Amino acid sequence: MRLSRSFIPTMKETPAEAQIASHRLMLRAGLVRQTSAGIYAWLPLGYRVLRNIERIVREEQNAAGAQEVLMPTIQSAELWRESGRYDDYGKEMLRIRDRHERDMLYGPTNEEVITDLFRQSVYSYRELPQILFHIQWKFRDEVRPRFGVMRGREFLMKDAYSFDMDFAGAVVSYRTMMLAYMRTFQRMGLKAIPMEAESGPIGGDLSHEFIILAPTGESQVYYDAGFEDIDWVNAKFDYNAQDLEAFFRQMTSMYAATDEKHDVAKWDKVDPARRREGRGIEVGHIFHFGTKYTKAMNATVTAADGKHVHPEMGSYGVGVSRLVGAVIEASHDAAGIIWPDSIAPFKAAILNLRRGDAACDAMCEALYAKLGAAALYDDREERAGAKFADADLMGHPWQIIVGPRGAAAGNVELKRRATGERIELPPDAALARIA
RNA sequence: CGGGGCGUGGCGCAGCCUGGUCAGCGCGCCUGUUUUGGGUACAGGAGGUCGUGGGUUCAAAUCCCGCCGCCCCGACCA
Repeated sequence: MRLSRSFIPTMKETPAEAQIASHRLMLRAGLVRQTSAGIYAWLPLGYRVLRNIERIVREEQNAAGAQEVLMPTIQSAELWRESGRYDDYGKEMLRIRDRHERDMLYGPTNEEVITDLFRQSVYSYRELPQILFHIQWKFRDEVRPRFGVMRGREFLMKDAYSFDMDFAGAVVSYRTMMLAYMRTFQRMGLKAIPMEAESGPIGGDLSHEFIILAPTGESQVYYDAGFEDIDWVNAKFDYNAQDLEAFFRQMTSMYAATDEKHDVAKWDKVDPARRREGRGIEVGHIFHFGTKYTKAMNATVTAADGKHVHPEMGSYGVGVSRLVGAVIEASHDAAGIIWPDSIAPFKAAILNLRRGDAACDAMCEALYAKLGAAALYDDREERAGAKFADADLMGHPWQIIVGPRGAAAGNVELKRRATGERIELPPDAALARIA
């Protein structure tokens, strides 16, 4: 994309409403614009990041054997009356009435709809287990939206739902999602730590929240350094019951807790050299809640012995839009965002420091032709300083800097955003380095 | 939901208390010159129902009331 033709409105100054780093940077770098309290429009740069995060989440869900569906945003109140949550959910649920005076709602979550779909279509134990997921917009009418997309009212969420014949099966599904999550977050360049959690209004008895480390996180966390060392993406765990048990044992053998559930006695037993404290942001939450919904909504399957049983369920959420803000909280500096390669909107920016200079123009056009959609070409009539500042602000992993001095010598300068390291080299060598 | 604050060109703000050349400043934007490796400098220019409705007054951005919107602190949450 040519920056001169793009809709990427960057700002030098920060709108007054933005308090935290990620919100300020998302506004300044032109990723989003607020349309009303807790509701945002995603602009090209931000939308690219959102889709990249979504893509990784989707790939890992598929790899874990979950199947993607897409459920509606608008739901019927009837289903929620069946589960008993229509009255329980309170004002956070946005209630709507259609032209026939039917009570509808904008879905804050999808347990009812998925359970309804399941009971309509699945009748036999032979069809279990099933894990279904979708990535869809949710609405929760938060009393106090804040922190930009991190606590919006409308947000994009991946939610998955598992159905198993019994508790043992449900545990396997639960661990499957847990492993998928560790891989998902790692691929986004995040250190995520699962912590035991209260299961809250969804109900249930087994629950973990996934906290990523960021200096500006909302809650204080305590954890074993072991979590930092494990490479989950390449770990030799497969999605079978044995591997998952080993994985889960390893996961739960290390101490991890938010300040709410912090157990000083247990903490004292952790090797002091391995104790880590920090701030964290919740980006995912998984629950096992058994037959709460299958019983309330009478979803049954026939077991091998001919009896009708209520399947065991779990639900598994990832805050996709929240992750955009969370990644920035975890990865930025005074100059701007520092995108991890895997989710960056563009792999590289090409900075033409002297538009109109034949050598610079030719070199930039050649680079742009080769990189194509992976590059944002800054061909604006701006001063070098403005281009540097905007490139740093937008956080592209690489900057290919083309100036008259280097161009005359046949070189460009390659800058790594994360480290600030710059080297001068020929264009092809720069492309090879990036690829 | 309790407490606090704010709405003035695209962004950041001043002006309000003490109504009357107060509609202004910086950034951004447009034009020209200049500069050319970290947001250059100079000159000229465009752009505002002062959130909104009502009231007080000879006169309201300024005072009073209602409404709407947004933000912050706390409790709650992917």
